[in-house]
Amino acid sequence: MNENKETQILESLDLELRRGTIVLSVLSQLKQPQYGYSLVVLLEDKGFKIDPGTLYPLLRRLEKQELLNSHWDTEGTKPRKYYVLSDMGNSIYSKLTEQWLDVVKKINYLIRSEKDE
Amino acid sequence: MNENKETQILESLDLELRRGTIVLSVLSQLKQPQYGYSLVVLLEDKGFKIDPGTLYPLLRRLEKQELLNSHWDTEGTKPRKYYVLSDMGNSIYSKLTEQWLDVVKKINYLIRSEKDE
DNA sequence: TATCATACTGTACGGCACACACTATTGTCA
DNA sequence: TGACAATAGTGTGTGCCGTACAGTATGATA
Repeated sequence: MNENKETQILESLDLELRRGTIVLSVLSQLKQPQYGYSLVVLLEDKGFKIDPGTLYPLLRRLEKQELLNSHWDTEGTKPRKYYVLSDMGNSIYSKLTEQWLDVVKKINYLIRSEKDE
Repeated sequence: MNENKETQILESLDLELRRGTIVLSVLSQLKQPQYGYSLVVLLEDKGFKIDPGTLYPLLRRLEKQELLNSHWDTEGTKPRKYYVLSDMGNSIYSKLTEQWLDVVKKINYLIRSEKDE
């Protein structure tokens, strides 16, 4: 009973932890064009499960913010919408990466300094 | 103009990035009892600005979830509410730390693997 | 004693972003 | 043909943070 509660809290905290990193992980895979479904598979392969219902709206938002360009490929059997980093997307991605590394450094410091005592 | 837009997007992404880490950073400082204001100062010293209006509700939420215990100190000049990790809080904190390290590892892998090509 | 700054805690509200649970379409293969 | 995979999309609910504001007590100052 208490176990369940703890597990549940942990899950939601873990969710929160991954939340902010979603954009970063998506951007990191879009130097090469990808379509939604391929991204889901690709990220899952690398350890990131992302719900399609989360990813699709995200891609559209990022396109609207002009971090991504997109085009439809109607050649193949099925129409696919490919997304790729725009110039601004590239710029933001590299800056966001720096911020990420900064956050990691600081958190690790907090975690470690508490362990040293 | 475009600079502003990019800056603005970066800021909100950065915000999102730190969001999930707030709980972790707060928990990491609560092996020793702290009151709200001292936490704000402590975290700021270590590079984490956190708005009091963010922290106070957070502390109460964590207490309600029983990750923290609290008591009022009415001895001093002003009443202060001290918070400290509960047993469950301790347990969750250490598990959350592991999850954090896992996320870091995966993200770093994503970032790095894209750079290697 | 009136007033002002500062330490300290608290509440209300808005907005954003994700998860989840759907719908819809097309192709494929049994 | 019927079921399932691939692919894209939408709508709703919920949680959480930031911003802004309110409130109290203390000590200083004049």
